[in-house]
Amino acid sequence: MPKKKARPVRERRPEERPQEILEAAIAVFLENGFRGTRLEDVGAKAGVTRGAIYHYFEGKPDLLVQAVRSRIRSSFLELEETAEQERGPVSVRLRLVLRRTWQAWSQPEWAPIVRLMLGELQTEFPALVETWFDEGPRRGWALVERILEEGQENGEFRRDLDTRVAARLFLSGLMFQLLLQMHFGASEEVIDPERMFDSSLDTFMRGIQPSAGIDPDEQR
Amino acid sequence: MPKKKARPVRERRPEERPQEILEAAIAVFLENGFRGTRLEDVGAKAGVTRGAIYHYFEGKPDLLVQAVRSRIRSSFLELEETAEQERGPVSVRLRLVLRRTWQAWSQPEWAPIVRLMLGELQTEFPALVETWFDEGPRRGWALVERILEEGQENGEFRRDLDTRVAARLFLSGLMFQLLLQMHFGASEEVIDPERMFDSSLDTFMRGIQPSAGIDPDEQR
Amino acid sequence: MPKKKARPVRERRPEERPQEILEAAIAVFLENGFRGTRLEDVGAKAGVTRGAIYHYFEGKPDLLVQAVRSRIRSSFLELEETAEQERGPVSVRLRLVLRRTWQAWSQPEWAPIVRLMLGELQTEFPALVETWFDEGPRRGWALVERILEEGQENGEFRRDLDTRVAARLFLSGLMFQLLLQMHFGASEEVIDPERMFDSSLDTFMRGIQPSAGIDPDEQR
Amino acid sequence: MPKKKARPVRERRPEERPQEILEAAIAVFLENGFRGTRLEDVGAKAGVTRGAIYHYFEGKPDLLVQAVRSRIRSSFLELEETAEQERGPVSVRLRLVLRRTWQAWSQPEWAPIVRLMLGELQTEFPALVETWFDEGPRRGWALVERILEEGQENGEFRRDLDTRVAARLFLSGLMFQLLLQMHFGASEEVIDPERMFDSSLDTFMRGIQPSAGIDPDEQR
DNA sequence: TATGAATGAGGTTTCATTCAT
DNA sequence: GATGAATGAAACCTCATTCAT
Repeated sequence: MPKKKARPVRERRPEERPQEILEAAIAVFLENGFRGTRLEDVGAKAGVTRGAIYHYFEGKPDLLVQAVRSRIRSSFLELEETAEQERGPVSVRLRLVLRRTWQAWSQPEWAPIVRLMLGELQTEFPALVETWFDEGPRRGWALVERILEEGQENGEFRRDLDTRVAARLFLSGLMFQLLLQMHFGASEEVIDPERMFDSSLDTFMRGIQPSAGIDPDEQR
Repeated sequence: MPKKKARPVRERRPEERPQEILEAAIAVFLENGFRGTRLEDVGAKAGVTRGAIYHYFEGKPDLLVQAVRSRIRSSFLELEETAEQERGPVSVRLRLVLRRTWQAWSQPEWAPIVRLMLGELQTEFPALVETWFDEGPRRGWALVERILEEGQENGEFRRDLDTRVAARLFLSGLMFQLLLQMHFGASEEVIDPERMFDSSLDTFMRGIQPSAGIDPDEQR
Repeated sequence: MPKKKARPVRERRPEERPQEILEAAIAVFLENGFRGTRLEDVGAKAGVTRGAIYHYFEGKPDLLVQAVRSRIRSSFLELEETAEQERGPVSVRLRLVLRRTWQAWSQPEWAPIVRLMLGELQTEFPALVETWFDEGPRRGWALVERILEEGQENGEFRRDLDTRVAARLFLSGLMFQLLLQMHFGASEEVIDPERMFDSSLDTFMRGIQPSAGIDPDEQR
Repeated sequence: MPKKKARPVRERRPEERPQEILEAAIAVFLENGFRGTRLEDVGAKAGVTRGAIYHYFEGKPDLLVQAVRSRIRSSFLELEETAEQERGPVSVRLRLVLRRTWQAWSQPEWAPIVRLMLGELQTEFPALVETWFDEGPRRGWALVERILEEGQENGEFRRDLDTRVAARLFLSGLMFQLLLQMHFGASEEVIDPERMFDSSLDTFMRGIQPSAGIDPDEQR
């Protein structure tokens, strides 16, 4: 039997309602997944009842789409601009971009998002996931790829490097490690993020250097 | 007037049924996730009714656990033995192990499994996922890590390499790329797997080589 | 062509609903037992759908417990007070109490309740049945027993009477007769309740009188 | 998944099967009631599988009916004959009959039978219950009633006794007390059966005696 | 005769969605 | 705008019954 709850002494802010609901929604969706989320829970978290959600959203799917959309801000936009403007050695720009990316992905919200995207949403909302993917990972890869190409052109990186593959593989490695650490961190000794990034970057940079002494192109 | 129902041919095949149901179950679970799967569908795919499933399994969770368990075969066991016995340069063994791993992960079933594990099961069946993780990824990392250490000892790889990080990052990169290609392959030009692996391995091997001419330890 | 469904008039009556559902529930439970009752039927009787029941109750067991609880009013409380205050011969008080009890148990609802309690609920909800038993029969016995003891003390009833047994046996006789009459009344000539009570009481009163002339204690 | 059980090294006695199943059935029905009993359980108890039951019985209802029928032996038949033949004071015969009845009802199986009859079966198999009632309680009442009448005729019992009511009430009292003691015995100090019977009988006998000194008929 | 595999009806429960207030 | 009562469509699960072996 439902409890009569004392009316909360809470500020009513009708204008901010939709946003509050979206915040609550994304939080709950990230925690429980799409199917695992009950509108009831979203409402509770947002401080409203289920019914209220339907004032602002069409239904559960709509709520999800909007909630996710509100989070798809190309975090790379700013980064891309920074990278364009930065002068100096390409390798410096590369390091900068990679470090910033690593930091962004280290945010606590990030791993759950990836999980949600690659998990349930993949089959149920492919278009949404595609959008997220375009604005996020794909864009990151493209940015790094461009930088690598630049490095190739000015001789900082080896000519025979497959920039497309290299960019993707390295970023994927970082991404997936973060994902797994977040999931399985409890069951093994966590590697310090700094150590992981620095060490990985070191290996990567060595791997894309021109061959010592001899230009690889001339090797052919 | 058409017959209302074609009398279903009731077959008794107690030997095969459980396995058939398990096969059907894993297929449907991989496609729709745990919550998204209706026992009805599993039954339909296996050619039985819902009720029959309960003849062999306790319920939906049990079915899932058993279905997943039947797929957790440590594919690394054989690989570990191979790696132990193989003589010759460590780098050759490394390449062998990585290539085999890459091939295993390229199986069509693999990506959906990862998706399921990291998606819904993560929160609902953590123990199961943990088991899978121990038998799969974690084992792969450990194997590669050992090989890297061996290479360090005999001088094939640089001494200052953080083997733990290196093993994990490279394998994660491969893994995640496969995962993404499988999901988003349709929306972009797919990179040829061979090219991806070869190119990635090339960069990685370069990254772990001792510094040309100078012993890395002495550089510091 | 007739309308497929007459659009049900959806009424919101949160105040009355729970009680209505409880009423419907007890009626159906008494008729069909716990297992034999479908929530569907309870809903139908209360004029709501199954879902609505879950709005107010946890589930079938909860519904039962609440429904039964709402009926366990100690009808003896008032009777006990009356008995305490009444002055005059103990035998008068005894007759009063027994008659009132007989009347209470003659209510049409009473027999089905006993049936339900001693039937299914006994094994499935022992605590509930125990509560009912404590508030009903046990309390009745205790009251009568006290009165009998009083009568012994002032010499109205014989000293060697086993009050505990006497109280229980007589009340049980009345109770069971009512139960059986209600069940099997159709198949035999029903005994007029008045006649039954008066005659029974007469025999009982004679049975508890002191032996004529001689004090029973001294008879031994 | 069903366990393969080792074939029990049990004597196969096809001729006794039906009886074994009936024995098992009544035991389980008495414990769990009709709805609460699964054929599976009956089979297990009888040492056969569900399917086998259908070789001998039409279905669950039939099984119940047969099981109950096999238990409805008029235990009063013998008692009636004994009562007829017995010479001597009527009160002696009465005591004999009542004591025997009390003993029969004290058998552990008796209370569960009453519970089952008055519980679920009442509504689902009224005819069956009616039969049981005719062969049991009703017959007992009739027997005692006849004896009481005889006693009236020869002056042993008072003339104004309502024998019909008296017989029923006293037997009902005994019956219900046994039923309740069996159910609620755990939660209160049990009254010794001997004490209960003797004391009850004593009170009853006193209640049916002719009024001291004066013949009640002459009072009018 | 007996097994136990397989069916399918029926019941409980959950929850997105609607809608009277 | 907001509530939460009420609906109804699934989905899970149980188990009497059927029937191939």
